[in-house]
Amino acid sequence: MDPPNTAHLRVPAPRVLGACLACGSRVGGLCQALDTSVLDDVSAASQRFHLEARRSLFRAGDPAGQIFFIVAGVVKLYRLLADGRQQVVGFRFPGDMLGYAAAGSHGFDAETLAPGHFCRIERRHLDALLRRHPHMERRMLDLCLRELSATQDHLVSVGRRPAEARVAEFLLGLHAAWMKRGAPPEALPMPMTRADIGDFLGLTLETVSRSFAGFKRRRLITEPAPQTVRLLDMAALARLAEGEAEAA
Amino acid sequence: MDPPNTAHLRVPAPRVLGACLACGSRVGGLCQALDTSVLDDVSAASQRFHLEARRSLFRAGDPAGQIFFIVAGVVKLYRLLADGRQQVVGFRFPGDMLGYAAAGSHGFDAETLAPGHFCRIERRHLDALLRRHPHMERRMLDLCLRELSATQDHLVSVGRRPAEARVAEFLLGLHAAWMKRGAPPEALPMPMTRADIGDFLGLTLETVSRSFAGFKRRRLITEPAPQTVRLLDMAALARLAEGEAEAA
DNA sequence: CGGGCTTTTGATATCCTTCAACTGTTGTGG
DNA sequence: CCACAACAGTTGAAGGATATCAAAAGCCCG
Repeated sequence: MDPPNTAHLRVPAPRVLGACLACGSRVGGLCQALDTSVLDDVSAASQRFHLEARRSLFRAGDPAGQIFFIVAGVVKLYRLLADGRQQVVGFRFPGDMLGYAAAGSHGFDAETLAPGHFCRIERRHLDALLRRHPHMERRMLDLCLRELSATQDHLVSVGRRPAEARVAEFLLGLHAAWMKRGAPPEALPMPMTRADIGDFLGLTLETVSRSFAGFKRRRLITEPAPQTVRLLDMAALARLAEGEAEAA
Repeated sequence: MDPPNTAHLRVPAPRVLGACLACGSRVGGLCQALDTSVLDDVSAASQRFHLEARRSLFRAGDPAGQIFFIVAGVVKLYRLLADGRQQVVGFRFPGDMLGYAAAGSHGFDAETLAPGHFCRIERRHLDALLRRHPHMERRMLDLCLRELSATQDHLVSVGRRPAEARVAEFLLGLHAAWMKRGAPPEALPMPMTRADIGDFLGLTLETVSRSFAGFKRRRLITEPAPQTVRLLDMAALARLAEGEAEAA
């Protein structure tokens, strides 16, 4: 039932101090700075669950009463436009945290792309936790600042670069995301459809498909299995992403 | 020497408890939750200065040793691309804070658009302050989350909307920014050039110019003075921004 | 085997960019 | 005081990158 590569959709074993006992997640890097007493705190308040592909975790406008962590799986974050089209603001991977919003309600929809395991904690519990462990609040701020920077990067890509450069950048980003999580470089899980990628990059699915076709023809990538890519020439992709014309 | 509308580029008098003594700024809303002892802390560590238009506050890659607050003036935040083009990630207005970066260095360039007054504080002083007043760290997080949400909005605009919709959205955003600061709706300061706006919206300056021309012809806006706009039909602009065709 | 979904590929359309010329304004130095 | 350079803005014409429309092929699953 699961795609063949589910194993890589799972977060690797925590490397630093210990895991969230309830869900086994590194909790978006948050846990790395925590001692076991804090982890007990988290574990006590959190609960694990499973979800199929293409299920909603939460919707834009929903009261942001819960925070989610990805144990295994990939999630698409997107905003719906009036005409039904969508803009994907980001993809999230194992270990990532979702749904911590400033106002009382979520600013975007979150939907699973691959079946996976998730961990849920009440917002009020997390907030209480943050009050009890001030250095965690610091970590949250750092996390948010990094996310802001990533979104700005994305904005540059969408705003100023030609189609192939955007697709190349997406592939390099996917690679980086999986490398950080210890997935094998020769088969990166890519559970998103061409339409998802197009909605992420501000392109149509046809343009994305043509870019992939071009990359495959030029031996920059292959798709060894469904929902799987391998980057054959990262240097060339990087040059493309920067907007340079190709040498060869 | 200053443009005629400098007064509106200044932050209104603080409404809540008191101002940063050194710079008179509300410090991006941060001060609103602070008692006077904290304000003294801020004031002691900060210093004020003046800058002409088109001067750099800091550059991408610079060590982020200082945080800035805008007392009066408008600032453009942008990333430079390899080919010299730029993507503006945002504009900042009186009362806003700039330059609080996650990593050690700034992620973008900051440049004044209008001459103005600014306030500078050492990063280490602000961090010390945050440690001493934990509820301020909370405020910083909220600020960052809001900025993230705004950047995602912007991404939707740049990624999925036609040119006129983006320009309309920019104008409405400008209006909202100034309303929050008590500027007169009949003459919104707009110190950015068509090129700046284009770099913000992912358009060329010509396309921006044509959109403005179209809006003026249709009596949606006027430019009563240089670097000044007035929105005549916000409802129509809002409809345009949403991507609907016009009724009339 | 058939239905639905994703992907691919082709032909055409269109929005926006690019290139170019011209205007208006501002500041400056003769 | 005016000529002139520099810059912001406007407008037009042409071309191109990407969207749109369309059809067919591949794939999964019932």
